[in-house]
Amino acid sequence: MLTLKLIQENKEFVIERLAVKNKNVGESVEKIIEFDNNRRSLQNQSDNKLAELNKVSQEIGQLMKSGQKEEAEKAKQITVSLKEDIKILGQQLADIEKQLHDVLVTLPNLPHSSVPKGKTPEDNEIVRSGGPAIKENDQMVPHWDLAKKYDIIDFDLGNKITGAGFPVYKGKGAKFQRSLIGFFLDEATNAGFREVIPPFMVNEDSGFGTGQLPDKEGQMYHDATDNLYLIPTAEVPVTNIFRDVVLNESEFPVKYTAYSPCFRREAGSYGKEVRGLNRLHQFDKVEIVVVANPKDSYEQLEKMVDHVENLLLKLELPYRILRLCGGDMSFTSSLTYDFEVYSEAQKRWLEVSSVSNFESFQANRLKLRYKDEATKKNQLAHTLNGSALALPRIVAALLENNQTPDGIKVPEILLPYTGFKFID
RNA sequence: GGAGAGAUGGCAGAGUGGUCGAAUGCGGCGGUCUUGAAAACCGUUAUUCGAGCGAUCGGAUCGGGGGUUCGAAUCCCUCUCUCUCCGCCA
Repeated sequence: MLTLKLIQENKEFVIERLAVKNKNVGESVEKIIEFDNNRRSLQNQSDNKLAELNKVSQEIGQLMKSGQKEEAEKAKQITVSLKEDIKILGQQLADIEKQLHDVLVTLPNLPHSSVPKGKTPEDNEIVRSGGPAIKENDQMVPHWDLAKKYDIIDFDLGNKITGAGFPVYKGKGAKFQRSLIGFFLDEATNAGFREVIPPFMVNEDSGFGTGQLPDKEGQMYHDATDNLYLIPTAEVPVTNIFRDVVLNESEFPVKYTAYSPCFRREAGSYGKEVRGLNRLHQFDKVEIVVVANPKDSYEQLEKMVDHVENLLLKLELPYRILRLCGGDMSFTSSLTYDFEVYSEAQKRWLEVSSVSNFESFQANRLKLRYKDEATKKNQLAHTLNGSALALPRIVAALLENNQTPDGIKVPEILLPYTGFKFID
């Protein structure tokens, strides 16, 4: 959520920046300013009436004490109309505040100045690529066939137990999954991220805090009985650790990592894009979350990018890093880097990580602040997060790219975790 | 799931319906003393909205929401959460 101060003071800037996200918010911004001005005026009136009532009430107290009953009764008369006015003003105020809030939450975060203009993924900017050279070979088998051949991931069985998008990992497939999670968590903790195991369900306040609610209600699984949501990413519970928190400046940067299963309804998806592991309703992911001083949040972002890149290098996967264009960015993000790995059998790039700086957009919703040493004032902190990494597409790429006549070759770095060199 | 108790400032813990944003203690910060430190003593110590260039002034906030009253931390209703006991259980 953008701050009112920013909108009031930099109206044109807000409109111009959001044009990069292909949003025309001129009308919304005008409404917000009008509502906010209204709000101020109403609060002013209401405050004055309240001050008057408080004064009269105190006087009545004094009169009662000194036994001047007649005078007290007379003073009570004054409060009648005062209270009526306060009631009406209070209702109007609540009304305008709701209207203001309703428009305010529809505004996406402002994109950073480095965000390229554009509408589709085609317009994303390739920052750099790396890893081993891509092997051109038409004989390569896609991962869904390899999964069946070695009996390591069973989509049909998951279909029977739950439904599409809930695979069962079996034998070396299950161990491989667990190995990757362990590897990612170890890498993160070695890089200074504190590991947490968060709840996998969150309440409404948490959903709002990170921006999933009210916007993307339909993308989360919802338990209506207890009004809880299955997390779509560990970002939600982990970032919400800091809801309503005031940090000391010396605590920055706060770095957390968490493994969690992620649940996404992905309503409306179909076709070959979602085949096999490409898109699931339940998948595993290790997330990294950083709460940073606004002064250096972009340095922190680059460090996170380096961390993720390093993981891909260690796994020996061909990758590329994209800076997302305005049209492809999420509602809450200021700047996002996507990481893609090349899947040699499917012959396409698969997104495996997304690393973003949200600046104060989430912090404003979360009321996540820090005490500024210089001014002694509470200021909004910056939040960042990234996948490090999401498992299924990494697994897909590893299976496809490492297939040999002897089985799937396990990357060197994972051997201490798997205990086997081949999936066969 | 059943029965009971509770929710007050960073923490602990008072609070008779009337200057209570709230005693006191601890902690934190600043100072005196000291070569330095400790101890002792003195002072200070919430958030947020609005008005003003500013000193400052006003409003709101004692788990959330609603009510009674001229006036609510204090009384009433309701929701949430925590604790104790019983039941069930990985």
